[in-house]
Amino acid sequence: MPPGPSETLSAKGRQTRDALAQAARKLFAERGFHGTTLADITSAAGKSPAAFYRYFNDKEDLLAALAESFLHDVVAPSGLRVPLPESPDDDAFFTAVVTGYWTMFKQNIGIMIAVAQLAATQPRFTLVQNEFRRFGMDIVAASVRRAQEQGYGTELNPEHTAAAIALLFENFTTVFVGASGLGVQMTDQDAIATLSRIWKKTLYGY
Amino acid sequence: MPPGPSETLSAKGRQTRDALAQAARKLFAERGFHGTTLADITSAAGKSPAAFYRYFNDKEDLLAALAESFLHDVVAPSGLRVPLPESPDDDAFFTAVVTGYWTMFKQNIGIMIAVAQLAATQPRFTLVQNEFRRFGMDIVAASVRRAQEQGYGTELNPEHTAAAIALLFENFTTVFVGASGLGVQMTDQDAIATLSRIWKKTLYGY
Amino acid sequence: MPPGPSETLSAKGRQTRDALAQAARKLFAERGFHGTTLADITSAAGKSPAAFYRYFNDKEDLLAALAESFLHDVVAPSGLRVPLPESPDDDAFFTAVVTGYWTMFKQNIGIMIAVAQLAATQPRFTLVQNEFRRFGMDIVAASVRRAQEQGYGTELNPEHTAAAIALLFENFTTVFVGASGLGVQMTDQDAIATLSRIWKKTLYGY
Amino acid sequence: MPPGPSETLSAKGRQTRDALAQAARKLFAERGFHGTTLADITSAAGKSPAAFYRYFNDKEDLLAALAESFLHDVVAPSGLRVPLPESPDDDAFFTAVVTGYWTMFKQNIGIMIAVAQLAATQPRFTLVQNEFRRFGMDIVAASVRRAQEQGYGTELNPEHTAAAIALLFENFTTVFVGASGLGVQMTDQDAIATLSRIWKKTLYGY
DNA sequence: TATGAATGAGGATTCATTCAT
DNA sequence: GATGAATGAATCCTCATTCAT
Repeated sequence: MPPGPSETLSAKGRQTRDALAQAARKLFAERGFHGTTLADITSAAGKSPAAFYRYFNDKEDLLAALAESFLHDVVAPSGLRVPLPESPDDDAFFTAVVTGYWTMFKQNIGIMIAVAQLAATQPRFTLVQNEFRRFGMDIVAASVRRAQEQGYGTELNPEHTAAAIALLFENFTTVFVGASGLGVQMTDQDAIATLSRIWKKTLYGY
Repeated sequence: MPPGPSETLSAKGRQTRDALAQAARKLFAERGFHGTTLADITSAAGKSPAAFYRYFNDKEDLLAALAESFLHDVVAPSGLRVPLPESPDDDAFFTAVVTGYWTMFKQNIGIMIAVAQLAATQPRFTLVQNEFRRFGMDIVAASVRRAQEQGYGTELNPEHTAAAIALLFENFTTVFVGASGLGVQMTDQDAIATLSRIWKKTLYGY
Repeated sequence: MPPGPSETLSAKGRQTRDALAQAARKLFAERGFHGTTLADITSAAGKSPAAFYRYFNDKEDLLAALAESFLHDVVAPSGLRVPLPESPDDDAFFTAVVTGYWTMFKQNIGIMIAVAQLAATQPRFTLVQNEFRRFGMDIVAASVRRAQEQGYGTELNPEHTAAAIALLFENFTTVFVGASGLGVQMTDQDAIATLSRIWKKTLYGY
Repeated sequence: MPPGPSETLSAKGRQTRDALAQAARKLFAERGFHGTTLADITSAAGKSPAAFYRYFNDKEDLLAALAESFLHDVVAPSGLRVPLPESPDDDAFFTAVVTGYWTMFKQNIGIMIAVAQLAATQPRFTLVQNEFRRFGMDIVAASVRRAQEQGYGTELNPEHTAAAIALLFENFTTVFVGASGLGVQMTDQDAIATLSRIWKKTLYGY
């Protein structure tokens, strides 16, 4: 049974494992999960096909490991520090959170794409996908409730709104991080501004 | 070379072609493009594997045909009739358009899912996907400009906003039409209300 | 069981049968037996796939029929009239026979090509091929014996020489009737002269 | 991408590649190209179907490799050493060259047969076939010109004669190497004698 | 007589995965 | 720890052939 990322791995072993993981992230982003063969991954990492199986059980296990690591090492910790909007004019809050989201996912978009492709078929990855979404939804739902405490957006269903905003973020990121998105010019600044504005206006109306 | 959908096809031929197309729509929605084999499709349609090739060149050609037909027979015509919001209080406009969108895509979600999976790899399907998105974006962008004429949402970039709202619709539909979406209870009414509200508030603030 | 060519066939039936046969002759010459599908043949003849089976048992049966007809209606009758060289100076004999051979096979080269391709695998067609070769060999062998009676070519083995000359004719015809033969310019006259000369010189030395 | 024959191949790899090539040579000779399936080849070589694709792109690529290797490793080098007939009585010359040709092709007749079958359809193999023929033609054409320098065969067109003799050799070899040729008894000695004699008599008359 | 539609048996090819070294 | 070589289980696709009309 292959060792986990932080277990019993020599320096050389970790290097190999990381090379494979990195190659997979890149290729998943470019070609999706099904469009990427193991041979693609191993040869991009400069390794033999067999080397893969020293570190991962199979292709799905690789993705699960990537997602797990992204979720627990990057996403979850970041979520602990998210505050709530001070007031309807707290633009800084929205911008900061969206910037954080954008930056975080931009580097791991391959994982998101691959997970999405498997989620259709494999319940296991549906769960993983939901964990990612839950992260965004929790933040948004909290922000909705805070706005309602402040007397705004009282007509909103926090869960439904949270789902919508989270799914907006997810799809928007997936499309525009891939650069060639839709033929619309969109800088990181534009993207962050657009998402912040919709989120905020949905809550406060301005 | 297989005949197109509306060309010289006997009653029996059309029946078979439709059975295959229908089976594909269903299976693509359930298992995605890569998770669906040709054998799945033909046997679900009660046909032999070879029958498929009388009507389509290959699996991708089938999807292209489904998408083409959805786009030109269903989506495009509907777009011609979309009006613009009369006033900031024209709730009916938003509800009507969203209801139309929701109903239309709900029945063809398999096509959208499959196209999305191929778009990552095949430029041909990236284009198709963009056509679908363009449809939603055009409507939203027009609504933004109308709102701006009415003195609202002047800070919005119509194209960016349109992209965001269209991608919100797309992802929201994909997730919640599949019923088991996210563990959140969401009736058709809820979905339509949520999307309408975000769209409208983004434009008019209330 | 399909009717033979001259049995119980209405005028229309004969027309269809001939169209199929003609299309096959042409396509076999261009693409060989394995390179020609039944669909190629029937569609080239403007008929439905099923029509084929009213007149032939299967693809091989079609070729067998073509070969049979060529052999018995064209080749064999012509063989009855072949004389023998009067003298070492009877150029007319060689030219006449070679011209006859060339003309005859030129129009049926597709049959020869197809038969050759099947002869490798199917004993049935090895026999057919041998019948064709036998036709040429018999003429050549007789000519060798005649020369020997006249005191020439006494060192020749009639059967071996006949095989060689017949195989020369066969291959030469196949290659040069196809026009694009070998990048060597070769008119019908050239071909006939070349073959006549080799045959005659082998027998008489000049 | 499969490696070429002489590139980076371990001992084991070369063994496998050679086993596949050898099996193919044998089977092509017995059943022709179209009569031989990949499964035939791999199982005759005692390998799995997939092993094939480590060494060749597909069945045609295999044949191309066999032909290439035969042409450049066997045929071409041999051509460099061919002398010209010293005099009309230089029987040794003709016998030696024909013996060389016969021996060389006898062992590779499967390649010739397969190439011939594809040449009808695939321009790529028409070219290969012409290269083989060109080899024989060049030798014969040179011999014709030599004879003409010596005052013999002045009526011969060197190119036409070369084509004829080369095609005679080709077909004769193909037929009689296959042992069951034509029902005519023909030992290697007989074959070589027959071909030498026709060639020589065409040039010198005796 | 003729046809459009349908089929089953097989062949080529890919790819995740394992083995021997 | 690492690799080249090998494999088996799919999957797509073709084509000769038959069926229903």
